[in-house]
Amino acid sequence: MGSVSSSYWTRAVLFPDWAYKPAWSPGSRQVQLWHFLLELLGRGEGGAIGWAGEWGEFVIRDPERLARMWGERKGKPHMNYDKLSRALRYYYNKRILHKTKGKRFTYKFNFNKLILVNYPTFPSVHMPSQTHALQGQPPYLSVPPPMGPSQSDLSRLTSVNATLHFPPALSGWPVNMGRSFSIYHPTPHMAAEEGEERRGEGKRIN
DNA sequence: TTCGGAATGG
DNA sequence: CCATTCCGAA
Repeated sequence: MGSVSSSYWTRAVLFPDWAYKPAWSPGSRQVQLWHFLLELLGRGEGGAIGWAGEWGEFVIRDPERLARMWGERKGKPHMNYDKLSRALRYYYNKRILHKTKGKRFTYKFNFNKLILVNYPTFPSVHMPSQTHALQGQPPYLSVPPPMGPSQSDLSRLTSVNATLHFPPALSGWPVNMGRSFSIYHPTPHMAAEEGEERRGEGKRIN
């Protein structure tokens, strides 16, 4: 895993390996639902799902179609919105998502908790082109610049990441490359939302 | 429609 | 852990 050094410099510099759970490599972990949603949203898929009003808000325009797409990805032919939405609801506790009440099929990502870092920066190519800047400009956080000389303190890194930094214009989302974007989600207990401070646990059955 | 418990599986 | 499946309740 320490083979490529010059590529993915941001990654190499700022984060330790463990922070990059291979999201969906062939033999690795499966795609998570929110990966999938972000993927569709990112490429402005438009039909089944799209960004809504607020930052991180999205609306599912065609629930059953979205469910079919999701089912196809996961090899679950009997997927439907009822089940998909249950998975979405589990995200409430994990604080990845919450519901925008009053608006049908509308949810909102908690980007406080969900921090996306790094997409494949190619060593050879110099930023192909900034062809299209999508409106509804989304949720990508780029990796901040500064790297102290001596740092093995990971918790510090986390807070550095938490500093939002909006990339001027990124060419797009890492979706086309498939298998190589990374997603990192720490669990800091900073930035309490209004009206909700729930620990991820609190329930343990068995 | 939306919510969340419960059982189950990979 | 992360859904999937099923389902009763609000």
